[in-house]
Amino acid sequence: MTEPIEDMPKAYQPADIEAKWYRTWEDGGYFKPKIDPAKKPFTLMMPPPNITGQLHMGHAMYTIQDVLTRFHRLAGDPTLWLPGTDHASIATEVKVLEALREEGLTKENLGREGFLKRAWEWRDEYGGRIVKQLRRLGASCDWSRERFTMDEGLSEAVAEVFCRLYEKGLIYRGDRIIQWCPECMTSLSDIEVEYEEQSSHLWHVRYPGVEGQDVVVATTRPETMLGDTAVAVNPNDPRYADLVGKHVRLPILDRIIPVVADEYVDASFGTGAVKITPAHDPNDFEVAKRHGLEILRVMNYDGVMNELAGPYAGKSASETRRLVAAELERLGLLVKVEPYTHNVGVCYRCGRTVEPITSLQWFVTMKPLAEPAIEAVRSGATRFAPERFAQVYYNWMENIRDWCISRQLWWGHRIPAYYCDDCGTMSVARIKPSKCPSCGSVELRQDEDVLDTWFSSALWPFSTLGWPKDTPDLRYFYPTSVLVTGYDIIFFWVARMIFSGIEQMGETPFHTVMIHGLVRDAQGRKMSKSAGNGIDPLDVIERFGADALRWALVSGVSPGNDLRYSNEKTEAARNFANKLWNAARFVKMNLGGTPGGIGGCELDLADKWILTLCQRTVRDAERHYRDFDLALAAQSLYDFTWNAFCDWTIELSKPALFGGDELKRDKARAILAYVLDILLKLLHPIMPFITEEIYGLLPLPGKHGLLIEADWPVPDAAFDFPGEAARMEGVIEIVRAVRAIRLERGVAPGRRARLDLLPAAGWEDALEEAAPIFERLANAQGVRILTRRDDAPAQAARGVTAAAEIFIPLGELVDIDKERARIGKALAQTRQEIARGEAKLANEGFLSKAPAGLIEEERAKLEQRRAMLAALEAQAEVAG
RNA sequence: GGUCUGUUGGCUCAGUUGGUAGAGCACAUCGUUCACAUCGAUGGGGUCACUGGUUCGAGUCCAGUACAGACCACCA
Repeated sequence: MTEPIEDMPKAYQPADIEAKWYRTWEDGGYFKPKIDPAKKPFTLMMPPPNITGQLHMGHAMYTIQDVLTRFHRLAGDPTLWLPGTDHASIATEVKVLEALREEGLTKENLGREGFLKRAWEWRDEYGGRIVKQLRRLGASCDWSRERFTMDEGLSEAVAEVFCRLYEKGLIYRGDRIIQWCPECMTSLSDIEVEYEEQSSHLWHVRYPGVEGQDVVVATTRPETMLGDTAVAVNPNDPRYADLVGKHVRLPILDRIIPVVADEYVDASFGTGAVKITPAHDPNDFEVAKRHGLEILRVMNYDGVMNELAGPYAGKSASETRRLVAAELERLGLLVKVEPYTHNVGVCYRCGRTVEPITSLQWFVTMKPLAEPAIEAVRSGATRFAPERFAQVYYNWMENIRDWCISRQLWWGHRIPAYYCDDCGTMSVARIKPSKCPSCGSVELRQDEDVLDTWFSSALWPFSTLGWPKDTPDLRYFYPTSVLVTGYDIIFFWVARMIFSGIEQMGETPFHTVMIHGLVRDAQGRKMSKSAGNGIDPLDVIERFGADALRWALVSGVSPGNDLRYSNEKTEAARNFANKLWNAARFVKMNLGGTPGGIGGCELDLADKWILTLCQRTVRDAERHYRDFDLALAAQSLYDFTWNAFCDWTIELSKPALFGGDELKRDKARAILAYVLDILLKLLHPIMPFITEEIYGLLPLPGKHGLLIEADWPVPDAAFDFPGEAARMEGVIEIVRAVRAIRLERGVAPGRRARLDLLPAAGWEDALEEAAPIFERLANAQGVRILTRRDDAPAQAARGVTAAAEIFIPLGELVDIDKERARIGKALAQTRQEIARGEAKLANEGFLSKAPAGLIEEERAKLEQRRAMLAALEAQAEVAG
């Protein structure tokens, strides 16, 4: 304890160093890739968080992206992780409206211009919040390339894509049935509707026949019968065979409507007859198209019935439902009402029940875009990790329907379509035409609607790189390497990026889609603000440090599976960080200056062991990082750090460091420095702050910082000694056995007991060499390596390992009964193992079909067990 | 209705091409000079949900069953 250690406190204090290092890295420009045409870049696009967002545990999963980014940067790839934010059309508009409401303002008061001004102000104030918070997590993205989906360039990309698709005939405007949110007053795409189970009723209503019999239909929505334009039955249903082509009378409105036959009707459900309301039900709409039925929309977009609803005009849908049911009852046409549970679609933003309704909207024709996108995954051009998510993707893509892209909102990319009020011509153009291409009128009116927010996100992998301009970034970084995201947005985003990338760039946007699970709370519930079970990552970082949180999120998780988060996990990770910190502190304290290399040192068993494990860990960590198995990388590093380096190597280095032998001391220093150096590099992708800090504190030659040097370790065959490593394992086993015996015997921990070892065949040299290890770690004194069993002390506690028989002459402490019991237990276990081995080796099938190496291993093990058995039997005899 | 996932020690979860089950936390006993009590040593604890199959050998592959969860579809 002669070295000053004022720069390393006893406990790791993350708060002090995280901000410092982040600033150093960012200011130094180390997150910016150096474009090198000779090298293949590694590119990741950050899923842009909504500007409405605050950092939550879901975003904390961006750690995965940072781990990949940092690994590849260290491995020498020009690495770009491009960050940005999403304007989140509907979500933001809702938030801004809320703010306005508090001031007593509405959209209508402000007008479009005024509203957009407010929205931009809102964005300027809150839009940067989340990206600042990402810095706290350590996200090493290239902020100089940060993008926002409504940036000028990205907006240009949106208009370009819209026009291209329109010109190809893949975007059209049509009056079709869509999902409508009466709260947000906008259309939604199919996937923006969520379904929740609601208990309701099934009303059975009699429609009197005109030329023939009456028909009873069942409905969950009596109010929509006002818009009925037919009744449908299954063509093969004998009950209604006579009725097809005839008519029934729609109650209340007394409209005569036809009975049609359509395969869509399931004869076994309800009465087998379905009322057809084309304007308010997607299936009915399809039926109407097939049969050329009239489409009557009886509800307005605010959820209020219109004049086509006759006496109910002006009333709300729910009120109308009650009134219609009551009227039917009065007319004696309500056959029965039964309780019924069914799924009701709700808006994914506001939760209000959505109305399927016909409306004039813009759509993308999906089939031609989906086909090559399916092929891209099928061919392996883009692969999913884990692969099972490809199935989810296929499922959706193969059953895809046209995408409703127009929204009746103001915040977003306005649809680049222009209408001439003079001649009625519509033109679609990248920039507003100065006059109508048809009649020359200068009175052009742009479409009022904006695009689905996901339309612009779909272009993210190339719009962020400058497209439609041909930029060096675009040429170098596209297609990207990996997209990392949660399984919840495969449809919203991943699928749309794939077909957009293929359509616009001619190439799939990423080689790999790495899908991760969702962060849940300790009980497995989804974390959410409303449920009050959310944990703020910033609080966690405050308490345990960013590295600990990062570690907790990537370790102990299998790819694609949800993760139950609890602070206990982060606490364990914090403890690991502290362990690393103190190991480094020990090394620093004892290095005494710049250490030498290990090249010229005389290495002993323990040295060769840790060096061998070190090479193995380098190989494993690299492999796991490359395979996206971050949890396995973490596990491997944890074991090596704690159970090998700290528990054994550091302990074993103490005699050399504190002893008088300079050669031994220098060697110990060299080894500690070598291993720690590699360890820091391997750990850096997951724990960037602490590793960088420690690295900076160590007096290593020629170092400038982990991030700067990007010096990823490669396995060194010169320090790989599998034979010696195995010997050391045998030694460790003996140490453990001695400790166990001592504890069991109640030997005072401070007491140094004598230790005699009778080596198993072939272990003599190793044990001779390991004598100091036993003294140090098994608290032994005067270790003797025996050559004959006869030399063993009669009065001793005994044990047997694969490498040796153990004798601890304890004199008065030897308890014959305990001795007998323990030997008996060991005997039984060894006999069992021998029996198992013998059975295996007697099995013809095993001998003829198992790999030769395995058989050899089994034989050797059996040999070893037999030797142990002999030793145990001899001990049992002594013990009586 | 369809697809997918999970079911491994008290809890949370790992388990890489099939070769006699692991970690963290918790628990028990012991331990305070010499990096770390955010620590050390040692130990107890699992018929790997169930049934059948393939195999010399199955937690691992196949089929089915049960339970839990997710997603898609939405028959009014």
